[in-house]
Amino acid sequence: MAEQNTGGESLLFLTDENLRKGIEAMFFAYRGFTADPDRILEDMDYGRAHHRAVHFINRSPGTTVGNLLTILGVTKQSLNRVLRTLFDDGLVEARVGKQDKRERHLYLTDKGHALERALSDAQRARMRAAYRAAGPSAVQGFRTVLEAMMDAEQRRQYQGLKEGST
Amino acid sequence: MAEQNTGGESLLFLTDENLRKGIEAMFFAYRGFTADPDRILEDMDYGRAHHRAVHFINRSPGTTVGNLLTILGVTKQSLNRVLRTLFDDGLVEARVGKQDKRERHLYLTDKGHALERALSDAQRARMRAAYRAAGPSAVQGFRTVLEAMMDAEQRRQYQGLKEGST
DNA sequence: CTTGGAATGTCAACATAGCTGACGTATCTT
DNA sequence: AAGATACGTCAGCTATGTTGACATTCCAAG
Repeated sequence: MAEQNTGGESLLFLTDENLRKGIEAMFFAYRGFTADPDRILEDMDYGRAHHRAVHFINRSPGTTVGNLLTILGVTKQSLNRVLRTLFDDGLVEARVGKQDKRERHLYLTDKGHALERALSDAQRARMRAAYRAAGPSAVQGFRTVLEAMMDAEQRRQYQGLKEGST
Repeated sequence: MAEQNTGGESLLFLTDENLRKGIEAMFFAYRGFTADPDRILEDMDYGRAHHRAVHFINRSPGTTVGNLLTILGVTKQSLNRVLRTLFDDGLVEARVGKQDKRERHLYLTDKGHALERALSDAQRARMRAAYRAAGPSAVQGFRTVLEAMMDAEQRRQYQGLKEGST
């Protein structure tokens, strides 16, 4: 899929200095990337963990706690604390599985959808501005490099959903 | 996959779905980005905060506590806790400023350089692999988008050093 | 049916790394 | 001499991660 160094000859873009710039770019850009949602969340005593949970429940309605655990890469105890506050505040609801009653299927309530919308609107606005400023071919490169930077396991989750719905 | 109109007229690359993919790519890639250093750090009871401090002291030897505060965007109490352990473990040393004796100029010791090297080697290896797989033009796009994603203040710090030395 | 292992989810206790607020000290500047 | 600046520290709070113990449910073997 990814183009393999089509220029071929020059490897100047692999200098340590270039790599260092890439590393710092990730650091600073990630701060910008999370800044807008963080501002919204802090007004409601939530944190990034809540954001992540809401995001992935929205992406895959009916996903189980176990699925979420795998995607988020945290312990179930840690996730549980976040989920509990989301239940208590009426943003997420859990339905016991029909086939397997051990499972809890997670759904956003209307209120949950509203928060998700607010958060992703803010984040999308920044992403859109960056995309627009950079242009389509830069965006393609951006995605290609990020994809290559993931662990294999994470890349799998990034590419296909496969689980959760249905 | 997505057909891109490099002419720039089409704004198909700005769809919500594309933006969502970009958002998730940042999330998953950042995990990969930090995974290797995290493994090294955890063996020595350090965290990402130590990594960041060591990185920027290495980048700008002689930088002051105040500069570091600005770059890292944390409170001095938080930074201080980290710096103290780095002093105690002999990785960083602070020299009182010659012109302004209130300032503490920070330098890595040999031991500090060794840790910095280990951390950045791991991180650069992953970045290099990603760069190589993606190719030079993708890398350029990657950097362009990340830069556009930063806050103005962070972009300033990313682009030029200007402070610290001299 | 019963029993026991495996999967799933919850509760309790603790660690780390952020944060705010208040204060102290040394130093520079006016 | 007085105020501003740079740095350090104490005390206490919050968010989010960890491990350990436990409850519930499913499924399969006896």
